[in-house]
Amino acid sequence: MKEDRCETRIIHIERVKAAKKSALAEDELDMLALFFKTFADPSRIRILMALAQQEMCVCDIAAFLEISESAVSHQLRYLRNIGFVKNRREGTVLYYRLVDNDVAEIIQKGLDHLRE
Amino acid sequence: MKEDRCETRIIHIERVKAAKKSALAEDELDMLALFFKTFADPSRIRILMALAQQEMCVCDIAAFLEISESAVSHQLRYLRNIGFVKNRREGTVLYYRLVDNDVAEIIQKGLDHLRE
DNA sequence: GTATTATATGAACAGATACTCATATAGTTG
DNA sequence: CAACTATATGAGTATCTGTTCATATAATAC
Repeated sequence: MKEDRCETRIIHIERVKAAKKSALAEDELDMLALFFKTFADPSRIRILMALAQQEMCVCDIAAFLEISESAVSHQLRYLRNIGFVKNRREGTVLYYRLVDNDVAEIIQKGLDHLRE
Repeated sequence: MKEDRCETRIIHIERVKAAKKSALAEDELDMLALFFKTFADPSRIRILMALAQQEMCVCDIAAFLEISESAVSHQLRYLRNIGFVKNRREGTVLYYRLVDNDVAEIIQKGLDHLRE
């Protein structure tokens, strides 16, 4: 019952150790990747930027993005799950809004990077 | 030769117009999504964070991540293409380093968000 | 030249992703 | 209650992604 040996060559052991020492824990790393994955899709960026300015209902967003309301709803579920948006019901209409202040800031940082 | 009509209901036309008015151009939006996609993978985050601290060769990184050198090389090509890393040759060894100052800052912003 | 070392690259493949479609649910109107 | 409106959700699917594997390339040593 031997452990699998890592056959990778290592030229600079001290660098590998240094990198491992300051590396993130796996769960935090995965959460971080998940966090950025939210911004890795044009539709989600557009939804987030729109909601950063104003509250919108699902069919408003669908009209804005020119995609189906179902697709919007799926994305909004994603954004709800990760805690970026919340909704408020008024009759049958659900109004979505941004609830995370960091979101707009992160998007802006990305934009600044592209434009500089 | 009629254009496809968008059949989506619109409850608040003025909000849709406002969103469209301040929306990003499609090419900039796609570049932005691509930019964030870089951080949407745990392996790439780990490579970028390691290179933010020190120069490393391919097999150092492979040993650190415990994945194949080929996988590392593919990711490094990705990071080279997007302009986040550069390399320097010393004999047969290629040393990679971070060349984009915003990268570490963006990752830190994401981390701050998770930890707050 | 050949052999070796370090890395790069294309193909293939499993898993993830973002959409569409059909259906379900929550609230309103009569 | 039934009919309607707005949204949610599960299944199915085409595309994308990150890896492995096999092979190619670049520099070194002989």
